[in-house]
Amino acid sequence: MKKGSKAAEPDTTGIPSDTARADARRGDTRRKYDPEQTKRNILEVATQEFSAMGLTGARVDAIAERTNTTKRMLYYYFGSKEGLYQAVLEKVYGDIRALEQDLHVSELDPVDGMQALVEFTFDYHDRQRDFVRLVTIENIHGAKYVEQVKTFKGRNVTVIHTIEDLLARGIATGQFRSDLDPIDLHLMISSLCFHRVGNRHTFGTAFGRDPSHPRLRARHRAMIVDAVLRFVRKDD
Amino acid sequence: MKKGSKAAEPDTTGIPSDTARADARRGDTRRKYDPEQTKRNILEVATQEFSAMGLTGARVDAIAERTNTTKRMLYYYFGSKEGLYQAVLEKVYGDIRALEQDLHVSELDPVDGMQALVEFTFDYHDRQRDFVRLVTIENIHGAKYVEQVKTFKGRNVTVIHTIEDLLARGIATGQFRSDLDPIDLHLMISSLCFHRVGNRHTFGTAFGRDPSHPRLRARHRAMIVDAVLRFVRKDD
Amino acid sequence: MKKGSKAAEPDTTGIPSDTARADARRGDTRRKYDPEQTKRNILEVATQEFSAMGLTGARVDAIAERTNTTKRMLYYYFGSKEGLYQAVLEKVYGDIRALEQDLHVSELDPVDGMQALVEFTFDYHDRQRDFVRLVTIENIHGAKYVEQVKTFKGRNVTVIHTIEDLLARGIATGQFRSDLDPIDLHLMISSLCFHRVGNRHTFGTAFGRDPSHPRLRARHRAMIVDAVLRFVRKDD
Amino acid sequence: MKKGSKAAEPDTTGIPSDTARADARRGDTRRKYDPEQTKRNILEVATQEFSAMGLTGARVDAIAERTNTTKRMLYYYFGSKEGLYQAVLEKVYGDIRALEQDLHVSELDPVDGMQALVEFTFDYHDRQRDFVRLVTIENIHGAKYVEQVKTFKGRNVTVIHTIEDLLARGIATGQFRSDLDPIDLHLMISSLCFHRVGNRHTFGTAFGRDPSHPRLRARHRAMIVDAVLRFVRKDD
DNA sequence: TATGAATGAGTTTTCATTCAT
DNA sequence: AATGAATGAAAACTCATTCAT
Repeated sequence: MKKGSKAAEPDTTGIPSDTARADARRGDTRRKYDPEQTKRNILEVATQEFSAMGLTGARVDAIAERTNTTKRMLYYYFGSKEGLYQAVLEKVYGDIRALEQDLHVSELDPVDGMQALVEFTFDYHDRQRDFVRLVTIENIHGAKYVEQVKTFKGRNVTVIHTIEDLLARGIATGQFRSDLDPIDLHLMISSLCFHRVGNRHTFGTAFGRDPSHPRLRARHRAMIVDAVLRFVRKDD
Repeated sequence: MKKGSKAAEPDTTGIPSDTARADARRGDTRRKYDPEQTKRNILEVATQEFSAMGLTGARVDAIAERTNTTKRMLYYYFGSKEGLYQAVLEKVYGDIRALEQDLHVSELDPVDGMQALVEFTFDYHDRQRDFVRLVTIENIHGAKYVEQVKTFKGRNVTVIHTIEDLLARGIATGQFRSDLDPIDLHLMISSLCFHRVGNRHTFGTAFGRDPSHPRLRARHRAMIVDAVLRFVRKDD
Repeated sequence: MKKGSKAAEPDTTGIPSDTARADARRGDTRRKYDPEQTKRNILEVATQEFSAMGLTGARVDAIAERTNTTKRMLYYYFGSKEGLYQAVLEKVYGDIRALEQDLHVSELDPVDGMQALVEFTFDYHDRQRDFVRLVTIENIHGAKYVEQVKTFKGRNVTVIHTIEDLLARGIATGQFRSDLDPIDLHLMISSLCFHRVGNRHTFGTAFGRDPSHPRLRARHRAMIVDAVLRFVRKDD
Repeated sequence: MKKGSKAAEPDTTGIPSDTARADARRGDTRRKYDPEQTKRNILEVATQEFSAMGLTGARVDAIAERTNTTKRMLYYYFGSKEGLYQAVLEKVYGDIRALEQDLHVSELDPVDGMQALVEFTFDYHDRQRDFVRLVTIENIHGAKYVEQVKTFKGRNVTVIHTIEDLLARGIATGQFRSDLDPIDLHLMISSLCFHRVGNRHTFGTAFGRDPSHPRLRARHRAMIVDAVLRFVRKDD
């Protein structure tokens, strides 16, 4: 919410934003209409609202209010509340998969690669709470909105390829067991990284311990890496 | 209302109430004036609706319609939509913890006990999707409703005690490593059992594989037991 | 409200109530059914609720809750919410007129009698806020409920007779002017005594001075007596 | 909402707004999009309903029906039933105080000024029954809504200033007694003017005489002026 | 491209009253 | 005489969306 309202008054900081600079280049101090910026602004606010309140809990009015524009524009660009929600999903899912490709674990030793993958997954979930929440929300709705996000399925294959590659190389070197399914392993890693973020509130009130607390963060990270490596390693 | 919710619990005692006995005598299962049955009926329907639609998505009218009573009774007994939602949470959280106590893992060998605990946790989540969904929904609302459920915090301690006991005995016999935190371990087990149920829809559409499919079920169960045991076992 | 709940548990004081004593006389420690007491109890609570909330603002449930009985009894004895309201009016109007007759101003010198009447009127309104509020409420409803209170009209004639008598005697002695209408004079006295009680809340917030404050009470009393006497006195 | 209520006031300036001018040009009095008119219309209808039925007795639907708009707009502009009620209070209290300032009693001889003030007060209450009823209603609610009307307290000081001025000048000329408190005097004048309007129904049924009848009106007006002047005049 | 006003259908909640025991 | 459960009709309020400017 604060983030949202901050975004609405960047001109008070004195620091010219990207778009402001672009404006300046073209010679006008304040562009009146900037569709891209407007859309981006709406999406940002919507991401927060949807991830905070859920699809049904989110209020179109609430989103519009924290936006630089009006409600009408929201419909102009995204057609409907659901359309906006889908746009948010699209953006958010795009981000994580894009990052995963930058990992280059294929250049690492299998064990190190596996560790890097787990740590990346951990860090991503730990930081991108909006993503975690939105996935959660999607599941409440039976994933029927991501299904319509065209780019969704393709993107997920890459992780599996990464894991397949790691497993194959680890088996070859005798470091990893050979009876593992890559998708199952991905599920395992996801589980460990996701749950502590997604359900941190109930966990926190149940055990008086917030799993997202910085002190626990490091311990959990190490624990999860440890658990996964123990799981994939070949017994000797 | 307090009187109401208290009165709602005696059915768990197994001792039939006076009215229940009177019913039995007459042989009719559906009496017109049966507050306990009315409440139970409302709670059941509400559990389904809330877990299917979320707190904001659920419709009081929809719940009432599928009930033997009218919408009015829902307010009569539970005060408000939120009150009903909380009653559902209370019931659902009560169920799992009650079952956990029936496990009697303290009578088993540490490794067997740990396996039994993991298998129980797995099975419970696998079967009680409503529970999983409701926890998810609670987390979207920052757990603010479960916080108000008085019995909630106390109930959760028991799992931790069970794990503490298992760990202590396993350490004593040299089977388990001694550097584990029981709450962290509980989090790990929960993660593995929860995620595959709670996020099965996005997982399903992402990888074309429904993790709740019976064939995968057994494999996941074994995998999770395996992973946890590898994690807690002492290296030699 | 406090008064109400206190009335509901008089047995905790240890001081036997009138009815309890009556019970004792008859030899049973606690009478189970006492229709008169029940009715009285309901009326008392209803008087408070109606005077505090108005006819439309009052809640039958709220009244029933603060009663020793249940809502059903309220309908049993008074038929409806309106019936109960009327019963309250009847009781409350009966009280003031009964008291007025005890004044015996006819035995006093006209000026002293007038002063006594004004002081009595002042004191009554000052103390019986419930009465004042109920009159106010009745006027919002166009007095349509008092109209149905049979004893209502007759009761009011007595005040006018009292004033007529005072005026006549005062005129005879040359103390009072002869051009006054008794009903108008009654209206004037009522106005001065009623307004400061009935509208004390708006008056209080408007001028930061609560006209029902004890310190102001005496001043207002003297002022009103003064004003009335100056008004009725014959100029010389 | 703030923007809305601010925008609602410029019509008192007498300067026609742009849209009003545009209207005039086209010659149509009822435009489809005219927020000011919409708000004014709602307020007018609401004033009647609230004053006739009280806050709890008033029906939002009933107000909406007699409006040119729908119920929704009522919430759009005033937020809630209570919000609308408060807006009504604000308007109605504003009116009387505004008029009082137009009296210019400071230019009159103290006795004439006092008479003018009393007559004004009398006439206002006699005509503005809605105002009287609403004040009555507010007092049933302990003035808690008027308390929240920001402009309320400030407005009331002006009457007191007027009275202070009159008293000071009257004392200086030797026409008025010097022992009077201006707020008490205001209370007295209000009492006399308010009661006969506010409680005319019970008074009417009690004494078979409607104090608001035109024939009584003049007599009461003279009587009250007389009473007040006798009260403030210095004895000689 | 942008805006603020407007809307209808729906959603939660309340309330006086009655029924079965 | 007394009770707590039950009820239907109505009331307040909300929400995604569209219209006029």
